[in-house]
Amino acid sequence: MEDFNKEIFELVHQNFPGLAELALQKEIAQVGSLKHFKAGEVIMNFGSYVKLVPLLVKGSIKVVREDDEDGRELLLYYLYAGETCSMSFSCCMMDKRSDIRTTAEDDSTVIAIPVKYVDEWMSRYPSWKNFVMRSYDSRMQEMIKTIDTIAFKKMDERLLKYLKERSIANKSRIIHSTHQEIAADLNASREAISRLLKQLEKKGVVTLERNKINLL
DNA sequence: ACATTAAGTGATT
DNA sequence: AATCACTTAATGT
Repeated sequence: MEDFNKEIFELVHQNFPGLAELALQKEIAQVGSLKHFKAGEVIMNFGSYVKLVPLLVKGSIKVVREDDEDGRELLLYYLYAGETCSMSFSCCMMDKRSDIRTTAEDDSTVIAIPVKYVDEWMSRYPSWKNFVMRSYDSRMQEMIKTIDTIAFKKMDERLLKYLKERSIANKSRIIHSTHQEIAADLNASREAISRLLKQLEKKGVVTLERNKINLL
């Protein structure tokens, strides 16, 4: 009867206190599997069918959307421990192809739940339903925030916000990437990023090296 | 030493 | 702020 994975059971406790029912916790530990990703690894790519819903227990995951036309990318948000990918819910339940790509920003661990349970639990466990709703809601809030950042804020503020977020995601003040990559994430031109970074350096907010930005 | 890739610059729109 | 056309600097082979 108690043939569930103790490790997962513990991880659920630590990272998802909102999932209250003991029976639910046990079920997760029964059907979920742990998956580890190294920093930079692609977890889900555009166009792939989503058949697992990830519950993030360690690390951070970068969620990116690809533009239909010219294949440019735009950073949507980062996920942290205790969160899940809301996109995956809608995607998998409607059996749709993924519009987004997720990559591990840092070394990460997720509990992967097969889709069939995700749906089933919605009706059986109130706290699961609540969890799903809540993650939709908070993601929606995030999106609205980033939309008006894009619409109303200047590029330099966006850049700074981006650097801070990456610093958090990597648990390091040193951001290891090129101006080109940053420009792609914010979908701006490389030159613009270079210029803004130099302004930030003058202001003493960062120091710059090749492939490296030090946030002070 | 040479080639490649990243970053800096100024002009143009 | 984007794009272009360079230049300069750092790094890899």
